[in-house]
Amino acid sequence: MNLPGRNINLHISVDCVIFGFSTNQLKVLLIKRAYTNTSGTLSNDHKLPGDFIAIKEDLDLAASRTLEELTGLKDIYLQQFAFFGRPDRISKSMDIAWLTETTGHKIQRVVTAAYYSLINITDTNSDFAIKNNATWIDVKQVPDLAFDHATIITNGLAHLQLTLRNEPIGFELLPEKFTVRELQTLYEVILDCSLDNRNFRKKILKSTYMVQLEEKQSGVAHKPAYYYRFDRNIYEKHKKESLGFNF
Amino acid sequence: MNLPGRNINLHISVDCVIFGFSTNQLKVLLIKRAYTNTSGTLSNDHKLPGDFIAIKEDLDLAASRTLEELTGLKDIYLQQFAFFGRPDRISKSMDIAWLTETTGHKIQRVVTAAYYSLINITDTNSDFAIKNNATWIDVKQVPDLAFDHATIITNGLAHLQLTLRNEPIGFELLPEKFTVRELQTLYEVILDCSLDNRNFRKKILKSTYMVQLEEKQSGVAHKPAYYYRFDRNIYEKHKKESLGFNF
DNA sequence: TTAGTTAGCGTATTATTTACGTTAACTTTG
DNA sequence: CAAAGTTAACGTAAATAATACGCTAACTAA
Repeated sequence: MNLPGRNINLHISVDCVIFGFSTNQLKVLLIKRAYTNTSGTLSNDHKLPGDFIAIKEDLDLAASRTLEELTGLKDIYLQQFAFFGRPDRISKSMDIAWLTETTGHKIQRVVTAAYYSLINITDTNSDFAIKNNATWIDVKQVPDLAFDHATIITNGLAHLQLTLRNEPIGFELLPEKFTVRELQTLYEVILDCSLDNRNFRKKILKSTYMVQLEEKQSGVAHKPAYYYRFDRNIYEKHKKESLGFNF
Repeated sequence: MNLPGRNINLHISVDCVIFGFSTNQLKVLLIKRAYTNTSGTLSNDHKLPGDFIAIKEDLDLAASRTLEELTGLKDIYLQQFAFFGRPDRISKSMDIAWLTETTGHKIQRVVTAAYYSLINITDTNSDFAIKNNATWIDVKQVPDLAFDHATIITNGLAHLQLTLRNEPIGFELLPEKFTVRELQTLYEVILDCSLDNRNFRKKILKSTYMVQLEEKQSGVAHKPAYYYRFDRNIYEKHKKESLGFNF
């Protein structure tokens, strides 16, 4: 057992990759941070919403807390997907400056637990985010970010893609009622491919958890589509793993 | 930014769930630990091979180091699969006693990165393990373990099952040359199900990375089977993800 | 009224999965 | 040394799922 000379400078944090979907784009929630750069002027850039964990705080709860503090959202699909702990992830001068300014301590190393979550962007949570200096940014156009947060987003996206292929999680990103086309577009944007609308419809409607509503679209310049909702209870009941293995 | 009153008692460790396969059983490598229990006598139980990370040490490298220190094995398929950081994971009296005895410090909280790896149990690494107070134990019969290590194993096994369904990783657990039947048994044991031998053979032999050797079994009381080997290069070349999504 | 657009249903083809029959090649046993 | 027992290895048929398209319906805008 090799207990290193441990000191006050090792910290643990959580970072949340919060995906949202609007105007046919997959977006991540980023918050603006300010730091004093080497020439003494105030600069800005972006980072993932995250925070150090409290000394007795559970990691999952810390992630939920951060999410709630930044978006006001509670009880959201939120999952740990990786840890990032390279010793050199704190090395850029602006990151060191920002850590010192905000914590008042010289921080040498932070290991972070990355969580991802999917939320339906609504006016309410969007307003809340804006108040907290947060913005929704298209994942295809993320600017330079603090620390290794760009890598974390890339990993989170890969994780999202993988999960979307195997589980019906796309619904989390859509409003309560949605059309089949909206769902398909979401798949196409996240998976970055195009899908045949007839086959997509066939496949998705075969699943029992897609419940057709009586309401149709209105005011559209084409045949109006029925709205659907996702029935979580039906899904949970029918969720049994297939025994096939593919490789 | 909420930097908690951080103190010397927060630590990060790595724990390795090392799977092996022999005598038709899936096994985990556990090491014996000794601690002084509340009545003052010396007791024993088991824990996963793991260690605190060094102050500047990368997590992945710490896992590799631990694995090598305990088994002598290098360059092994080794993957982070989850983090365990519940504040109450250090609460049992024997765990507290053992931590104090081995580190000389009062440790309050340890967040651990769990890695899993698959190795082919050979006489060489088995001897090495035994020297280091380690033993291979059938995953179906793991005794009471230190901390939350039982949970970590359960999670690691679930991860192994999931991966085995999607990628040809079973080979990692077998010797260089093996028969189709041996591979099938491995799948059956890990996935805890029975598979049709004719269909299994068909499916597995369709893949180009299964290379048939000239050598056959000998001394068996039935038609001798051909040996095969796994060609990693061929696999890497043909590895391209399918575009289908299933849910 | 017509043109443009997406919704929604259907069909044919191909691939994959599942279920199961049968012969081949070895050792052990009587 | 023949018969019995065992697993290997190949094959076939049916069911299921994936893929590639064709076509009509129902709305708005012009």
